[in-house]
Amino acid sequence: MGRSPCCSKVGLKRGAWTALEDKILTAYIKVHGEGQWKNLPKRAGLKRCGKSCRLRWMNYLRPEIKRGNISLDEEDLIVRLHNLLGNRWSLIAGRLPGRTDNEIKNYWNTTLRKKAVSPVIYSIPLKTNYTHSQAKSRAKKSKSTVSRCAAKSTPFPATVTRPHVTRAKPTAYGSGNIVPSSSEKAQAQPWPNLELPLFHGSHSGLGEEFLDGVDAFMTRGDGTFNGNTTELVRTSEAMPGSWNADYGFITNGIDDLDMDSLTYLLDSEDW
DNA sequence: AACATGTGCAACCGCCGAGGC
DNA sequence: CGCCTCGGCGGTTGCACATGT
Repeated sequence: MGRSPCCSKVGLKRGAWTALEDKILTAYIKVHGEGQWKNLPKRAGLKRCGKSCRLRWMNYLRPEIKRGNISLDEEDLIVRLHNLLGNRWSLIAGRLPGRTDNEIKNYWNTTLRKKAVSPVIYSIPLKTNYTHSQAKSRAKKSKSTVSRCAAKSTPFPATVTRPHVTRAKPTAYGSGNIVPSSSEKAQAQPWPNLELPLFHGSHSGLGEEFLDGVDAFMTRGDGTFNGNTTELVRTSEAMPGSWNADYGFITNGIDDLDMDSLTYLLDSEDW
């Protein structure tokens, strides 16, 4: 799909797999096991390239693959892991039994990424004062734009700061000690200790956004702070490591966590 | 009913690292 | 050490279906 054939193997079939091809591939692997992907198509009698066979098996035919919707627990774990690992789908999939990297990647790109970037979108500086309803309308339009970007993988608009985690690819994993620095401990606090405005009045949900003409704010926590008063938090300050049920995990990246510490963290019971 | 737009996902591509020679 | 092959990975695409107008 999309691009020209990678290996110019004329005569090999491409596109969607048929039930018969699935049956042949499954039967072959049951007898001979995985591996030797290059030779597999020839031996199994499939007119496919080895890569295609491997992909089909890994992402669809393996018996241990779990079918059905991603549960809330799984979604929570994906978001947490993505916050730590970035787009390391295979590593993330490794923590979710029965889920494939492709499935998680698709789920992120179609469902979670929209949530993850939403607060940042609302932080676009405004030149005009907006009423609450105007603000919501504006936010809705922004969401629509990003939705399309996420679905089609087109570049984000220049005004959007995309959450980004850059990390060198590890070659091996070991165990180690994770000792949070004071800054990491501070990051671990759900809400940073900032001078923030308070919102007086009613609002419809947590994470609801307000725009005051300079900054964008979200309602903090569960929206029941101090009776009718709700603390607001600047969305532009991106509260690292905090979870918001409407928008997902809010991150500005945790680049100073090394892979050993990360491995230890992921292997601990806390996850 | 017809068309436009949005969404989900399977499958493809190119790149990269490991390992063999 | 350099080259080559293979497997694995993440990014990207197009199709099919759902939803909206």
